[in-house]
Amino acid sequence: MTLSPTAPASRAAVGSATPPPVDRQRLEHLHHTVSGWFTAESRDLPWRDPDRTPWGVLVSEVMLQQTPVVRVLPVWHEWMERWPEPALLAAEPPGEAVRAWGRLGYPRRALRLHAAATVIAAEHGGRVPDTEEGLLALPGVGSYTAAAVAAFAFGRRATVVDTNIRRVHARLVGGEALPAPALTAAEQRRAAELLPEDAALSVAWNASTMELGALVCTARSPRCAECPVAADCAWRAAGEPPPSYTPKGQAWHGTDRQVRGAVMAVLRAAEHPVALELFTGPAPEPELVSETAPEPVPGPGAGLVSGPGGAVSRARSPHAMALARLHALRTGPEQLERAIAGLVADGLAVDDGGRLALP
DNA sequence: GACCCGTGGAT
DNA sequence: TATCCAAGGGT
Repeated sequence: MTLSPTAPASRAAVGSATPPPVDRQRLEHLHHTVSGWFTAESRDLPWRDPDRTPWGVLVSEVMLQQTPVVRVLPVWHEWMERWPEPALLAAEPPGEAVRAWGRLGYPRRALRLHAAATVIAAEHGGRVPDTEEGLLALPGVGSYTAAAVAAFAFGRRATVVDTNIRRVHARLVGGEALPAPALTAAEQRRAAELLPEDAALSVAWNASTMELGALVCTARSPRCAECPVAADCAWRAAGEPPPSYTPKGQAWHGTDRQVRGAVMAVLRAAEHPVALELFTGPAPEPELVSETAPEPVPGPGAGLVSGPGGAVSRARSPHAMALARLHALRTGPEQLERAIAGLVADGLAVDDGGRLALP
């Protein structure tokens, strides 16, 4: 990426040829156009509300790591109602954060968010740090989250680089279908060069570029007909060349991750420490239950549920259902032990004398 | 840099 | 049904 005010606007070539440089005039056009699109088309998300707090922004950014907005929304509201300030979360056991995390996935994020709240309460007077450097020092906060919170919670000029922004940059000015599998130094440089100098404009650019990637310039089927800068897109000008690599899918069935997830579901549903024999022992007898029940609200035992044909049967407790789901995986004992040991090593579970529990 | 870490909707 | 993918971070 080059920024040369005097560079001629050469015609975009087809194939692997270098896309034309972005001169200052074109850059300002992009800033204005994409930000204008954001004003008209962006989603009305609660962590963008004027009443939001920096803590609310931080929680949203961590929850949104690798997790879609629609799944985050209800959990974020629950967290904000229960823990409107980081000190309130820090006052509870970390396991409560893991339990309230529900099915967002990657429960280590919940653990680190609790740890971050503890640091904020103990070392920052209960206030979220307002600089990238201060944010970066928090557990679970990496380069993306630090920049995002600095920009969106505090209005600072920070180079935000997430998967959406990477994809928009790759297409719009890079002429490529998709960014590289992993973030490169060249991408970070390009993002820094594209960022408006003015702080307020930079925040708008970060937010609008991210939103454009989420709603229009999507990974699978980009909605170019709705794109405000389609006419400026280097990828389209190049004839929409295909990705230069094929993503390798991540296996799931039979992996340790699947087993860890099933074990965590049992612990989240359990009100008391669970004997290890219940994980490794024989599966409980099958019963008529709804396998599509939502994430259980931890509560007392079994209730009645109406089954097929209006029949009423005794439903297993959420805990028993999670246990049944784990046993349905038919995991070998050594893999089960490995998964549990991993959870303990990560601090997601504690072995309380032969019983497993949330920390 | 490679690899690991959850979950569920969309295609 | 199988694969892809989603506001990444840590080791």
